[in-house]
Amino acid sequence: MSNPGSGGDGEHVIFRQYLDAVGLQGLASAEAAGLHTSEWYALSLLSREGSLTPGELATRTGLTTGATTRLIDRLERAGYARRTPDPTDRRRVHVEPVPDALDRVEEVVGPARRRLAEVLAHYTPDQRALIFDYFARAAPAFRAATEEIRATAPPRRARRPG
Amino acid sequence: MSNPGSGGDGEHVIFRQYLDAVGLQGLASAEAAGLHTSEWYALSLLSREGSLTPGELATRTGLTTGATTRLIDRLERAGYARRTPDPTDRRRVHVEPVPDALDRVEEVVGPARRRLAEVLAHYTPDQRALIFDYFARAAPAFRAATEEIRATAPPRRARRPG
DNA sequence: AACAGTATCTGCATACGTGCAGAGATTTGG
DNA sequence: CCAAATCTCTGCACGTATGCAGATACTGTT
Repeated sequence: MSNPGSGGDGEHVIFRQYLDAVGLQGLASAEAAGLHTSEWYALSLLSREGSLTPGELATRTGLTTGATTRLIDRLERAGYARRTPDPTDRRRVHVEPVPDALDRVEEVVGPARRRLAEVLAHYTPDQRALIFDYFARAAPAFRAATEEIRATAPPRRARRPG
Repeated sequence: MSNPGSGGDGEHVIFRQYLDAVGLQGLASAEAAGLHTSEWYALSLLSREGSLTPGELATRTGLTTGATTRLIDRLERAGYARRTPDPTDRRRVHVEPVPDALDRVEEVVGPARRRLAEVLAHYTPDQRALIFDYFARAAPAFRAATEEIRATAPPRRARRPG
């Protein structure tokens, strides 16, 4: 069932191993940055959006507002994000990533970037361009897949009624 | 410092977003599979190695043997792995992934695979071949980067002297 | 047979992430 | 000006992941 084309079985494995490798690299990066996965995910959202309110962050991460408050606390304490008041609505708060922190994250990703640069060095400029074209197309595809997965399996862990 | 070539700044961003997207997809998959990151990482090791002893798993994950025992317990309870006795040395145990479980994991990765297939459909066979060549080369590179990161930043979290 | 070495597992303690329910502050609408 | 709605934050409780140290079981050697 999860074995689609009978022909490209090698591709199947290659793709899986590649996905694993990239994912694990991300985990290691998060860990090296001293962040847990929720925090890593939230920080990634923040860097792409620029700024979000705790409420928005809560809905985007699927956490409750309470848990999100704590998450922002940790992010803030670790120096990765900061709260800024909304000038018009004083109930609201904006959470934005601290630029230096993004640099730190970037630094953690450095090894991956360097290793990949070595790999890309084997290719011609045209080939490299194609691969980057793939990157640009694949990123939204993976984000869509993420949405799909999250939508399919709402429970965040083996459900325990309580 | 973390800004290497001054030329390919767009590539810089593209790569970063791509990495983020793939990584987050992996996180969502793990979560959908009901696994935490350590478990996901361990299971990935097990599927690549086929079988490992708790001790080996401990050194590979960087956890203590005690924590590894619990991790295997959870993995076993969730039906992703099983312990089998070593026939010659009865102190030892082998931990191997349950085939069905790997199918389940594969199923979780399904959305990503499908979305990516759509992306790849835009390319010619030659181009696809190139991209898969990239996959095959990049996976070990990312694994090496992971090792490098883990080696650089041993503490698993903001260290608190215990 | 005794002993040292090895592999795994078990209390115990701790920290942490999360949900839930409610409180506090603020805006919006009558 | 009062009431309802909105947004965020704060106890409280719970499960759990992890480390540490010791217990247990087994192997190999002398």
